[in-house]
Amino acid sequence: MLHAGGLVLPRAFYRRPVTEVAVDLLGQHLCHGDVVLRVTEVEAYGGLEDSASHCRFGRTARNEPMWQAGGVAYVFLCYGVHHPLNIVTGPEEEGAAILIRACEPVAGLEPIRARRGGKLEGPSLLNGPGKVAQALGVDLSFNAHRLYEPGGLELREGPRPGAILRGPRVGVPYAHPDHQLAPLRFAIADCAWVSHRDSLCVTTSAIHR
DNA sequence: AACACGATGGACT
DNA sequence: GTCCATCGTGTTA
Repeated sequence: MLHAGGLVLPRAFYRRPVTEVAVDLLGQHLCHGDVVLRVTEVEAYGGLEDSASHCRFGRTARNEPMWQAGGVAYVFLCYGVHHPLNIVTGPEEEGAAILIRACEPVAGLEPIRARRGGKLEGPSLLNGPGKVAQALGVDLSFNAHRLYEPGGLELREGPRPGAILRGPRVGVPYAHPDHQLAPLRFAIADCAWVSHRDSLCVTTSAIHR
């Protein structure tokens, strides 16, 4: 297996507050077969009283993986077409996860392009949650998959990013205004492989750790 | 049992 | 900028 990076991230990495993990997820490598993607943009969901989260109605059949202990995938059907990939965080019963919104290719550009339709190039290949999942070959069968176990879909250590941008989450107009505005989207600054760059601002390092 | 709607993306004006 | 495919989920009755 091609891994283009460090060790598989251990369970303890995921079992922390969702915003901490979200920031630390930037730069890490999602690996599946020959495809390696560097995470460039994420969104945090869940935690306490988040009306944008799929956990807002409590435990249901769909969101069950979100209530598991951190380190598993949460994949859902979006608009009947897409299968966005989330990474569950925190302890059991927390109901929190991080949506992978965009990535940068590290390896496997050919299979990525083939899965994405053949003729695309540049950021439009991977700047959106549905695009990332499609490029990785992730579908509903990966729901609740353990990312800390080598083999299959896994998350490995990648190079740490420099400056980080943050801003409101995308596509949650149904949420409470406070939750729409909450700066829970994070991205690597000076990176072209990001979606909706306009609504992001530079952060101080004080927001994490 | 019926219904409204979505953590999007691609095509098109 | 606009429009809409597509289907499972959660809500309501």
